[in-house]
Amino acid sequence: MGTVDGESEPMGTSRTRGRAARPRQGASMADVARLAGVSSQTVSRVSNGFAGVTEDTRRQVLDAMRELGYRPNSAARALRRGEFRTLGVITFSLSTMGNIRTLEAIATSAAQHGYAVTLLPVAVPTQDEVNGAFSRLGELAVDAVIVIMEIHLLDAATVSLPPGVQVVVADSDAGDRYTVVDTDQAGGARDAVRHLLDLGHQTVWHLAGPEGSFAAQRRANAWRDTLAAAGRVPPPLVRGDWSAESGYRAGLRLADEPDCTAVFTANDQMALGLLRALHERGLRVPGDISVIGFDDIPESASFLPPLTTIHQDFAEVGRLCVEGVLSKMRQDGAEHGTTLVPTRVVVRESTGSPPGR
Amino acid sequence: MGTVDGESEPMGTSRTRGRAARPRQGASMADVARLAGVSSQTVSRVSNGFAGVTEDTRRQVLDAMRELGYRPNSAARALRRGEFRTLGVITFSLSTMGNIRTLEAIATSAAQHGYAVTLLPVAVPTQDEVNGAFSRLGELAVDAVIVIMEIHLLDAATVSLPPGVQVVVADSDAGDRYTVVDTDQAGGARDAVRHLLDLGHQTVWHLAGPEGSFAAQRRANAWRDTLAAAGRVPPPLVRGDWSAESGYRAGLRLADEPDCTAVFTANDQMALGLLRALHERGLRVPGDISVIGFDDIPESASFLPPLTTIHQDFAEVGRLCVEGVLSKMRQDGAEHGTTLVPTRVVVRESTGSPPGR
DNA sequence: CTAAGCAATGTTTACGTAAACATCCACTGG
DNA sequence: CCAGTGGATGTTTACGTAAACATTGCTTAG
Repeated sequence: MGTVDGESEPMGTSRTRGRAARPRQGASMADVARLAGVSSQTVSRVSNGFAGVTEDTRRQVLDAMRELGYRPNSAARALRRGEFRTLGVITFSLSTMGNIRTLEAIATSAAQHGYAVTLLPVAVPTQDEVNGAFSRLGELAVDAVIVIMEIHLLDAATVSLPPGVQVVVADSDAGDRYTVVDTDQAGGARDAVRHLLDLGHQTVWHLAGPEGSFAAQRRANAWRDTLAAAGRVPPPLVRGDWSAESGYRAGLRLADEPDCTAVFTANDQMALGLLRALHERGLRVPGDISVIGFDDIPESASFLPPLTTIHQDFAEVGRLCVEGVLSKMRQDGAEHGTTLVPTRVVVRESTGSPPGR
Repeated sequence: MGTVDGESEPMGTSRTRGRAARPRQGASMADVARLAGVSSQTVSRVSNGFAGVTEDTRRQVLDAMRELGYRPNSAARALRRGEFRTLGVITFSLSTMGNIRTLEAIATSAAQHGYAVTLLPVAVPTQDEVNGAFSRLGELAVDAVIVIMEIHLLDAATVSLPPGVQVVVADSDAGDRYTVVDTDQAGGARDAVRHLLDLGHQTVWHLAGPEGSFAAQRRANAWRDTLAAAGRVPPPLVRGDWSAESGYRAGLRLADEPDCTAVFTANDQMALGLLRALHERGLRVPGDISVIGFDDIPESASFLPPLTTIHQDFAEVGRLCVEGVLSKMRQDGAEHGTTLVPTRVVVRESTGSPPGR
């Protein structure tokens, strides 16, 4: 019984008053208790794995549970315990690979800790929408929140969190105001630039992400700093919007720069478009121009040529977000701070020595 | 005991017992009611936008709410109402673009209907894991479930759903047992093959997805059927695993087939790898071989050459899943059935006439 | 042998909300 | 002028669980 459609009308459990909106849930603790011949408190104890219940009694209760198909009612449980065992994740459209992978890791990690994950999509990344998401938060069944978002929208947000709801921010930059977990953007960008300089390039061009993005900004800053530290002159910054299409447009432009021998693109998608543009213009990679990306999306190994790129460990970011938020829940007064997840260079075939050598 | 109401300690939000585990939530209805000088029921009425409250009273209550920062307690609400206003989404790793886009659409659409979305990741797509997810479902705070999954695992699953929890399955094939929303895989595959035949190709090779996948199976079947209907002989089937890497391997193999002039790959990622392999072997696309993909991922417009492919409307799939599950919740006895979302051919530059012509 | 101690189990109560029912009061029409 | 009507608001109660406290009965030290 209790199979697929569970619809079953005829058998009414105790409550046949018919007042409930929905063809009510199955058995309650009281029902189980009655069948097992114990008190509901004992059922509760068994249900929560408490000690202090005879093996005999426990078995009886478990049998009764099975027979009635008992499932704890999570609403009642949450009400009683004052916690939902649920984490909320606020994010923009899941259009970037990074966000998705992070989300996935969050969900997995949360599940391991016995937490569910509720998605709070923010349709449009406007201030209003973000504020709205935060205020809806209050009546949402979550114990804590992980925000995957460009922080500058958070910044201005009148973030009035319900008391006791902790927040961890991923992919951002506000260690003083929130607990932040992020990829080591600067380190990755530095490694990318160094990789190209080490190959003998005089300087490195940068195809950056959109202006509003913190990740883009940090990668661009590190690019500039690394060049400066090596005594090189940074060429003008070229901007894209993360999309392959914008990479293509940038590529057409860079193809006309005679002394451009190396490009660091702020993500792999733009590198893809860039490669296409260079190919169209008859420039060879890495023969004429070297290209290094950022992210290491699975497809990048199959680009033409396979892309050298900076690998981000999104799974680790997600995992740390969950760890962080759970630990903050345990000890309320925890300090804010930033945890950086290291990157690593993945050398494939899109980078090499400059043409002249 | 007579309602103490008036007297007793003047301040202190009723619950100063300090028994709650967590620094409890903010104000409750009772607190608001006290401050506004009304009964908690009136607060409830205001909170739920009921008619039959004087404008004066309403304002007073709203003021009190604001002052105390009142947020309805969703656990209590769910307990009382018997519904969570939450949809569960069961899915494997969010590694495929399609699943993600579908999920995103589900979240957005659910939000529009006032529902939240809870993620139930299934770590490994094994029978046990799936069963586990379904049984955990019972104690999860969801009113209905959307499953994004290859159905053959569902098939054998001893799906015992909690009573009253409706299910809609996306991307699958079991209209007789569940309500299903899916892309018109067969139609898309048919269009892909026809597109190539129309260009003059004698026949079309197929790089299929993994054996276990229903989507892969249906695309492959439609490929075979369409060829048969046109009186062509289907070449041997080549199998990949959705990854670009597997497409690359298949491409190396197909490059050796002298009479292969057209390939239909079951997704865009594999097409990417295929393109790389063909390029390596000195074959030109579409000059020597035409390639058509499936999915229309954003990057496919930037492949080398830009990929002709079959566009899937994941957003629509997600939207229909939500509509479907909500409508099933309203009228319990709804019939199962399958809703197909049409695809369309996006012609770019990877397909053309066969070499001989 | 008895009281203390303790393990197993039962009883009471509160969590915050909202449905159902009860009350109050200002009008209206006869 | 009063019963009737209906809108505004208050009171009671139950939703299912689990903490706190109460009870029972058995074991064991003195």
